[in-house]
Amino acid sequence: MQKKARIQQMVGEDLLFLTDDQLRRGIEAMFFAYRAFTADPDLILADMDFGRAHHRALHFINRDPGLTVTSLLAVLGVTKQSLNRVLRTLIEDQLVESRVGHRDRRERRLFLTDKGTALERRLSEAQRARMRTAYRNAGPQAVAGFRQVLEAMMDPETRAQYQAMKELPDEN
Amino acid sequence: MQKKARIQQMVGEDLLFLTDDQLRRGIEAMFFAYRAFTADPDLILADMDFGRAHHRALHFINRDPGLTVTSLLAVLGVTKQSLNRVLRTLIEDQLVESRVGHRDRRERRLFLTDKGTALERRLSEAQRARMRTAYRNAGPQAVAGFRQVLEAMMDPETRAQYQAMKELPDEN
DNA sequence: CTTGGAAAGTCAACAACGCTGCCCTATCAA
DNA sequence: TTGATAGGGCAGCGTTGTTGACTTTCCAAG
Repeated sequence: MQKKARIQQMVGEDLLFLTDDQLRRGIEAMFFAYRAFTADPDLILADMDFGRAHHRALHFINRDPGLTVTSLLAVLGVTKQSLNRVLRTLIEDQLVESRVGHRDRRERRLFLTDKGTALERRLSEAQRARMRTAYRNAGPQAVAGFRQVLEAMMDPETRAQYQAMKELPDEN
Repeated sequence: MQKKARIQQMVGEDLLFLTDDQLRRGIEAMFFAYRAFTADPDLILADMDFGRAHHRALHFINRDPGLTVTSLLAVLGVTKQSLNRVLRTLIEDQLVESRVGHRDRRERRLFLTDKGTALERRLSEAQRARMRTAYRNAGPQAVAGFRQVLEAMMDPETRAQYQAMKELPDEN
């Protein structure tokens, strides 16, 4: 019913938003916005010996403490080795703690240390600040549309995963 | 007036969309969507000896044929060396042609060859297809919001540049 | 109880693509 | 003529992807 209304509206109003030129504008908007989106944390990370990948790892360990390397791998969508290098330095620098799983001793459960939590906060606060401003300037309706389009752009598996993450699952 | 109405609406309705949790959702949505957004062209490029940087160069040369190396540098936001490596291989493989400027013979004007145009089309069509589907599923209103938020997220200089690009300028 | 496969994680080597620093040529404009 | 600008090259480095081979651990079939 919502969808029907939407289609009606589309047909009634205009389909101009689907022209190649409009799509190109969207593509460029993604490029420019993403660059800005990563710029703030990148700036902070540049001082330490970390990069964007470290930030991503911290983010997802923070959002779901105790997750295994494999789960993190799946979320990030990179290979084991890429993650491993990042994870090793994070552990060496005592931002992340890796504990052997009780049930399955092959698993390593990942947790942020206090130091790790502090850095994660600092990084994501920079990112959130930018997003907060953008959200505020655009308004709730725009934000809803923003999220809708981003979701529609994801790969189906990723989208399912993303939607499942809504309630902060404890995947023990 | 539009802005005033928007604020009214925000105050009247809810500010929930600005909670840290909502912002985190937005951050994750950006991450997942951008990954999908670049996945299709990346797949095509992997076969050739090109990467994402080549795609970006092709895109902006295509949208504004005859632009100089310096302009391209500014748009892409990378250093000369980074771009140069990419540009050299593109020229070697005859996807891009570099002509000496008439007015200022120091400048190199960049053009796509037929081969370059073909590849650019193939790459961006993959990207456009994904975006077209996302747009269609989300509807025109969502798309408007999407663009609004992305624009608000850009750095001010980038945003100015992006908005100026609207009418495909011939910056001769 | 052993044994073989699968899963979790680690290490080594390579490629793409950012970066800095320094140097060079050609050209333009004052 | 001289200083600034456009473009390019080389050397070298860091991050973060990749594949391939290896260990440790678990579990299930015989």
